[in-house]
Amino acid sequence: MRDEEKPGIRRLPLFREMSQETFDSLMQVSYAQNFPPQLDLFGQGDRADFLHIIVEGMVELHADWNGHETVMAVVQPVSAFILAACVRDSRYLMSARTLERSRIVLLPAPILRDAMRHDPDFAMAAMSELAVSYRIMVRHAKNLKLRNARERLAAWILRQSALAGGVPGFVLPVEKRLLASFLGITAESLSRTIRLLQADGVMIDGARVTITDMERLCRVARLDPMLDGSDVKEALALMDPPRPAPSRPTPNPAPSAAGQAGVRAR
Amino acid sequence: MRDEEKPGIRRLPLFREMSQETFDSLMQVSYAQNFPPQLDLFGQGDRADFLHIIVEGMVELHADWNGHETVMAVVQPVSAFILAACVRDSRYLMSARTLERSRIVLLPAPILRDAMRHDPDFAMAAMSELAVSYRIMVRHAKNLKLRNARERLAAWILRQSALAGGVPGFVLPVEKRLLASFLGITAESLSRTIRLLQADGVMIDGARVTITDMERLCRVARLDPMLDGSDVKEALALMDPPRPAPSRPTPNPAPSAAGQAGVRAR
DNA sequence: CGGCCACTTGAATCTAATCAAGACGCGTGG
DNA sequence: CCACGCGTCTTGATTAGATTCAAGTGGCCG
Repeated sequence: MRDEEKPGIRRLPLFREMSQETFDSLMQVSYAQNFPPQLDLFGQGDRADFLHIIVEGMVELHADWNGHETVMAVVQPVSAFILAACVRDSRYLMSARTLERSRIVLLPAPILRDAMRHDPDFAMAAMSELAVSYRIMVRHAKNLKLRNARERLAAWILRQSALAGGVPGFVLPVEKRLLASFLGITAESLSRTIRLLQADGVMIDGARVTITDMERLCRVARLDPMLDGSDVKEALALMDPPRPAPSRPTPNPAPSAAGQAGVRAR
Repeated sequence: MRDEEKPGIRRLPLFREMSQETFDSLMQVSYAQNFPPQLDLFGQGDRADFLHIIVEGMVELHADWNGHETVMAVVQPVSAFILAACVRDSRYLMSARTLERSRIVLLPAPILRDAMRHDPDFAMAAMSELAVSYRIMVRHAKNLKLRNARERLAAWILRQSALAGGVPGFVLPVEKRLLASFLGITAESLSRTIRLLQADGVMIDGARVTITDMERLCRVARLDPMLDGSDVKEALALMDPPRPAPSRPTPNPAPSAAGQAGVRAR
């Protein structure tokens, strides 16, 4: 693997706190590989042989059952994924597929586990990382169970906007069918839901999304720090006062998080 | 707290591998408390001040949004819960309520984190625990997105049966409305879904569940190790040959796991 | 230019939610 | 001991939300 991609990896919370020694030894035994788009990296049920670190491109994590598949996450550089399966020396619960040409660093799982046993700081970092992953998945499940499709889409748009730095406009980072699957609906439903949302302060033309009425959209999404992450609310709060909302919104790709399912009245 | 409840805690994977010294010091600063049924232990959004360990009783973890609530998990003795929030020194993403009179050991989060920093084995155990929790939540989300209500209920029943030791009969460990919420449907829907399932090899009378045709029920649930856990399939496999299925099934309470949501054809 | 694929739209269908009412069980208090 | 009241559970009728199936559009690439 190239030396110039190591600093990016080193900067990840997972690798930031460990000793330089351990880090170097891990990089020594890792190797990077380039993959073409639409390639299956691994399938759910495979033994977790490698921790994956994406340094370029984009990867989809999806789950399959009974001939159906659903997108669970989209991962973008630089980040590690499928850590839990490696830690548990178990099988992947999700399958991975490249969405673009991607460059991925592969770190053998046994060596990873060994490093954790020998470097307490690394173990702590992995623990923290897994806690974050767990909480992301809890939020995903909450989103699915508590919000309907329209609310999930609204929340997702607001989150994207926040991740893009609080701009009211951005371009979809992924295909709509993929977004639909992530949100837990069909592509057709997403199409219709988008139309519905036009009445609620957002304009979508092709892959271009523009929030025209933030307040209205927020009223639909009902953002909640315990569901959407506190960062979203904060970024959005920052965005109203200082940004007079440029008439021509700037493009801004980014990945990430919403879903739908059953509720229970109080 | 009582001395006789310490061994049970010590036996948990989270506490099993740590030094006796650390364990003792943790128990020293922890205290047990008894709570009546239906009591709110904490609410989502509260600061995570304590790791909770349930020693007796039963606790429900639920999420709230916009006046609705949904059950995310039911925890039974002996197990620790809400570890991720403590590790991250963050806020609870879920609220907790006792379902029965419960006895709970409270371990101050700062001390927990400190112990992890000083005892690498403990950090490793926590990491492993969080990896497991993460994977449980991934399965919950997959279940919600890939299966419909009928399939989720069928899978849940099979899992309960497996947890109960592979018996074809057991009694519901929780109220139906709670189960419904966990499965991501309304109480009314669960009632109807139960009726539907009677045609698929399961008889439900009040809280008594009896599987009359395992094979048929499995065909509905389409069990999959990457969705239901490998233990379920194994327990069920063990159950067919050696157990001629007693004509009068034995009661057998137990907790746990299924859900519903969107799909995407392959 | 042709074909493929993502996306959209429409119509019909289905699953599950909602609203409303009644049955049943359980515990409390008269 | 029984009656009452509450909450769970069930059932029915209706509605709402989302899927399915089918067809058509448009963009991109060979």
